[in-house]
Amino acid sequence: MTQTDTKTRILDCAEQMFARAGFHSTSLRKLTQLADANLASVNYHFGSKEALLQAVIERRLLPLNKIRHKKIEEIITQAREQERPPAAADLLQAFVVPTLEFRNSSPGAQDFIALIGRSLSEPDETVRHCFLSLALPIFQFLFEGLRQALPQIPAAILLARLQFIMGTMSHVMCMGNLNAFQKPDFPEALEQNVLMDQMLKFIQAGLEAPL
Amino acid sequence: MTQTDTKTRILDCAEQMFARAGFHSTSLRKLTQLADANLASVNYHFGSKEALLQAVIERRLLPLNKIRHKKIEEIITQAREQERPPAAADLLQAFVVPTLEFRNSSPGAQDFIALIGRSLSEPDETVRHCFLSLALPIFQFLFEGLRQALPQIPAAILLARLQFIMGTMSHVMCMGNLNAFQKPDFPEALEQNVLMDQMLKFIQAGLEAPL
DNA sequence: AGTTGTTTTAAACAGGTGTTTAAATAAACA
DNA sequence: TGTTTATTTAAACACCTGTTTAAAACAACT
Repeated sequence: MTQTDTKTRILDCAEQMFARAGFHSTSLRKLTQLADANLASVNYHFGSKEALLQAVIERRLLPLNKIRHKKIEEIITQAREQERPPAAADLLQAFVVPTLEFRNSSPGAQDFIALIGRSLSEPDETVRHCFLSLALPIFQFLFEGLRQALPQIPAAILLARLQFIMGTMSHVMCMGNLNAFQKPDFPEALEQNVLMDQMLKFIQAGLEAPL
Repeated sequence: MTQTDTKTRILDCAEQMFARAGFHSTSLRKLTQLADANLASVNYHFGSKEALLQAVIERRLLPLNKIRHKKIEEIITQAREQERPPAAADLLQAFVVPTLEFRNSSPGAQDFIALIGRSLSEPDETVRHCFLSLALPIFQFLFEGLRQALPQIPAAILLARLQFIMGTMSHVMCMGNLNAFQKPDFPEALEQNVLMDQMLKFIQAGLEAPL
């Protein structure tokens, strides 16, 4: 087989189009045309448009979540061995850095990160639920780690701060370095690495803000 | 006239449905049915569905932005009179607090805030551009104030931090106190006022994070 | 080569979309 | 009051949507 098979060709195009134009604004006709496949092939290979979205998200998110889980676990066990609570900054890095590395790993991954960045604030139940059901376990695991790291912060407040962090992250991830405020006299956008470094500093400071 | 006129009835329903289901997922047939108006009345009164969205956003955002502009201006002139730079925390409050007060002013306003909270990360050009064109001036004005407040922070980094803040805000504003992570053993969501207070502390700490 | 199972194809299906039209109604003003 | 403007209405327009069907093409294997 000289080229990629239909199923992954559809997955790749769906990832790109869902991320850039949105799930509902992407029609199966435009999608299959771009993927050089027949209209019916989506329903043949995936069952429905919604199931295609699920497949798009699962393909990348399951492996990514495994890495994030492992990294967080490492931080926690390492702290336990040294009989000290884990550092909040380390836990945040264990969650964020794999996401960024993954994002830079391929062009499709970048679209994917934008897609899940948007999923958190998606008005449509379909998309949001599809993403949340896969993302909840890792959020919970991170939260448990942060509880150990910052026991002086009440649980409800810590949870709120974790949500603020998710808001910042999802915003940065779907905007990328594409500056929304771009205006002639405005400073130029930061380089990708610097931007991510700044984001980490921002959310670390916010997480440990005085009560 | 015993009840509100058709035009504002359509605006009210559009605000609610655009916020809760999204712009593209809201059909004019469902919308006019809920508004107890004829299908053609949207095109008669507003010209098109897109122009209706514009009207929905303008109706609330123009007055809100006037208030925000005035509050920020007060902080700046007050600081100038005392021959000191404005405090970053004051500027942030001047921007955020009117938004929250406005949000609590009416049920429709709450939907509206969710709508513009989502607009920032909207995949569709139509919605995003419609919102951004109205919001950019106030963002710029706030940015100029923050430049005076925090001259030690390079402009590009300050701009990035302002974007992080917008990410946090827009996330909180479309989620409200509706906790996305809701799970049996998770702490209960904070009360609205407490949540907003925490958000302010979070973004203030992030804004002034060490370089 | 012939058969079996998988994949692709074009066409049709049933229903939804925003928008336009022209006639009917209501409101405003003389 | 009659006349003119503003609004409402039902119907049709042209097009797009996800999904299904049955026939065709391809693949693999005995």
